[in-house]
Amino acid sequence: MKRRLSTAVSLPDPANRDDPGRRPTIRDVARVAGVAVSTVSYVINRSGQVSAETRLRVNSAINALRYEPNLLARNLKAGRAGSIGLIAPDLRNPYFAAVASGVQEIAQARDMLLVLCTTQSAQHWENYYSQVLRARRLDGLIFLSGSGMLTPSLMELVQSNSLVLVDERLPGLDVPSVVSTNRRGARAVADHVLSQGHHRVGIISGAPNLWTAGQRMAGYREALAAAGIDPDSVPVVAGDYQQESGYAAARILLSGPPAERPTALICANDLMAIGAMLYCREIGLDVPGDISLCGFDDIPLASLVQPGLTSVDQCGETLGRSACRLLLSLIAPPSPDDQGPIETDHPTKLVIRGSVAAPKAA
Amino acid sequence: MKRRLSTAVSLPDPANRDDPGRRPTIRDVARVAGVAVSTVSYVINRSGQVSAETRLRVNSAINALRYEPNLLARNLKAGRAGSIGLIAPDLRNPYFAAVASGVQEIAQARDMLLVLCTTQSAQHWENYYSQVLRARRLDGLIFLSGSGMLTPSLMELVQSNSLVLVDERLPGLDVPSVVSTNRRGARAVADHVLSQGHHRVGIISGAPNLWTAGQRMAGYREALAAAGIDPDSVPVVAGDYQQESGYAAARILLSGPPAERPTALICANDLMAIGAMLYCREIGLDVPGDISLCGFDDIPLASLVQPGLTSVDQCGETLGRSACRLLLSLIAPPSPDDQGPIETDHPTKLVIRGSVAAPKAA
DNA sequence: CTTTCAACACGAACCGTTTCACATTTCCGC
DNA sequence: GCGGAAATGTGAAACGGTTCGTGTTGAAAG
Repeated sequence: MKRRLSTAVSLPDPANRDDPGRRPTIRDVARVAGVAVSTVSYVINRSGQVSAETRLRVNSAINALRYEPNLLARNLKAGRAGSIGLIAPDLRNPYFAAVASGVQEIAQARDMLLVLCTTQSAQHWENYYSQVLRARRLDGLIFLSGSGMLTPSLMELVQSNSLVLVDERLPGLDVPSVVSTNRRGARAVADHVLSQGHHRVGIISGAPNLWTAGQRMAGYREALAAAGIDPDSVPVVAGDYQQESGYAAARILLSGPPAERPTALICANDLMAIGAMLYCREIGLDVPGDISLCGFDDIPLASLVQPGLTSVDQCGETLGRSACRLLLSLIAPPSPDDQGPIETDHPTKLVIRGSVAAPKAA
Repeated sequence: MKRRLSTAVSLPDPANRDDPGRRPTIRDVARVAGVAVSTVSYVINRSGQVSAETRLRVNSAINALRYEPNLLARNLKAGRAGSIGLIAPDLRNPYFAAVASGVQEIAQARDMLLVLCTTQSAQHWENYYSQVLRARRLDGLIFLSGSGMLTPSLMELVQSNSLVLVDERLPGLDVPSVVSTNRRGARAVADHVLSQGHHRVGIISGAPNLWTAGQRMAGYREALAAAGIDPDSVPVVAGDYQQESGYAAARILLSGPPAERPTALICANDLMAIGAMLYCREIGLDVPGDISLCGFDDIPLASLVQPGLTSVDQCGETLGRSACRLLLSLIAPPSPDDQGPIETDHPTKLVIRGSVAAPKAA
C-alpha cells in the first residue's frame, strides 16, 4: 500500500512537458491561457458563451504555442473520419483519372479528404480496401468496380447508406449509383457506323460481367437489329478495356480472309479501339479507308490520334462530381446549400471524328 | 448531495447497448468472451501472453459480433494516421497520374492509405492541404509542386522528416527529394534535334519558377552552345505544361515570315509539344517535313500521336515508387525488409520517334 | 511444505478532443 | 436586500482503443 502511494501514483510528469518535438495539445493551451480545457474547445468551435476577453486570451495562447487541434482525436470523438474513399481499378486509365478528378473537386469544396485506392481490377484488393475503409470509419465510399461484384463488406456499407457506385448498376439491388446512359450511347455510335453502309462488322466488347459492358453490348445489338443484321451473327471478342486487349481482339477479328472480314470494328472503349487501330496500322490496313473504327468514353486521346477516333462522350469528371455529391447527400441528408436534385443518369454524346467512313465498294 | 447521487450519477445506460446500427467495440467483445478489455487487445495484436483457450474464446466472440477494431481510436493512441498524403497539381496530367500510381503501389504494399490532394497549381491549395495534413497527423507527405514554392507549413514537415519532394530541388535547402535527371535528358533530346542540322530552333519552356523547367532549359542551352548556337539568340516562350499553352506558344514562335521561323520546336513537355503539333497541323505545316518537334516526359500519348513524338522518358511511376519508398524510410528509419539504397536521381532516356527530321534543304 | 517464478489475466491510465450538466458570478427588477 | 435569470466558466465523462504495472495462479524447485 505504501509502495503504491509512493511510486505508482503517477503525477503529471513535468519532464515530458518539454519534450521537444511534442506538439502542443489543448491542455497546454488551457494552461497557458489560464482557463479550462473545455473553454478552449468552445473557443475553437462554436464560440458559444465565452466572453470576448477570454476568447482573446485563449487565442493568443493558441498563437503563442502554435497549436493546431489534433484531428485524429476530434474524429474519434465524432466517430467520423472526415474523408471519403474512392476505389477504382487504375489511375492511369484516363477515364478513371477523370472520375477521380471530379470526385476530388467536390470533396475539396466540402472540406473532405479523399482516400485513393486502386485495385487493378482484382477482387482481392476490392475486398481488402472495402474492409480497411470500414475499419477506418470513412464517411463514405465511391466504388468503381473492375470486377462487377460487390463484396460482403461493401454490402454492409450499402446498408449504412454510404456507398455510391459509378457506372455500375446491380440487378435487383437498390444501390445508389451514378451512370452514363451507356446503352443509348452505344446504340448511337453503332447506328452511326451502320448508317455508313457497313454490313460485316465485328465487336470488341468489355468484360462480360461488367455492367457497362453489358449495356453497351445491348445498345450495339439494338442498332444491329434495327439495321436488319442478326446480332447473333456478328463476331464478338471480349477484351478488358485495356489497350493491349484491343490489339489482341483486333488480331482475332481480322484473321479471316479479306473478303469475309469485318469492314468496321465497334469497340466498347477508346483504349481498346486505339489498340485495334495500332494493330490495323501494323498490318497495313488504312483507317478509315480499309476499316472503320469507333470507341467509347471519348478520352482526350481520342481526339489526338490520327485519324481522330469517333467515340461516345461520357464526361468522367461530371460523373465523378455527381457521384461525390450524391454520396455527400446520403451522409448528411439535406444540406442547406442544396443544389437541387443530383443527376444519376448522365447523357452521353456521339462524337464524330475521322475513324469511320463508308466501306469500300464491295 | 442527495440530488446529485440520485440523478447525476450516470450508470452505463443499458439502452444504448442494443442501439441498432451501433458497431461493436472491444468492450462488447470482452463482455461476450468474459475477459478483460486488455486481453482482447492482446489477442488482436501481438498475441503475447494469452493462453490458447482464451484466445479461442475471444476470437469466437469477435466473429460472433462481427467486430472490427476502430482504426480511428487506434490511430489516436498511436499518434499516427497510418496514411500518407500526395499533393499534386492535377490528376488528369498523365505524368502526375503515373507518379500517383507508383506512390499508391508502394503504399498499398505497406498497408498505408494514400490521401490525394490536388491543387491546380494554386499556392492557395498547396498551403491549405499542407496544413490539413499536418493537423490530421499524417505520417508523411509527397509533394509535387505546381508553384515551385514551399509554404511555411511544408517547411515544418521538413523538420520532422516527413516530406519528400518529387521533381523539385530547392536551392540551399536539403529537403529529401526524388528527381529525374532533367538537365541531362534535355541536353540529350536537344542534341538529337540539332544533330539533324537545324539552325533555327524555338523553345517552349515551362513556368520559369519550376525547378524542372529551369533544369530542362539549362540542358537545352548546353546543347545549343555545343552546337555553336548562341543560346541567348533563340526565341523562348514560356508555357505552363498544359496542352493549350503549347498551342499558344507555337503560334507565337511561328508567327514570323517563313524564311526566318524555326525549323524545330523544342518543347519542355509532351503535352505542350502535342499542343504545338495541333497548331502546326492547323496551319498546314507537316511534322516532321516542315517542322520538327520534340517533347519531354514520354507519356503514353507520345507514342500514339501521328507522327510519334520524340521525347525523353522519365518514368513517373518509378519516380513515384522511389518517392514513396524514401518517405517510408524516413518515417520508420531502417526497415528490416530493406531493399538497398533508394535512388534519388533517376536516369532519363531519349526516345526517338518520327517527329524529328532534318530540315528541308535551305 | 514452503518458496520462486513463469504464465496469464486484469484494472486503470492515457491518447486529445467534445460536450453535458453544473457551479459561479453578474446584473436586474422588485 | 433578495430572488432569479442570464452569462460565463468548469469538471468530468465519454469516444475506442493500447499498454504498463500488478495480482493471481499452478507447477517446478528447494
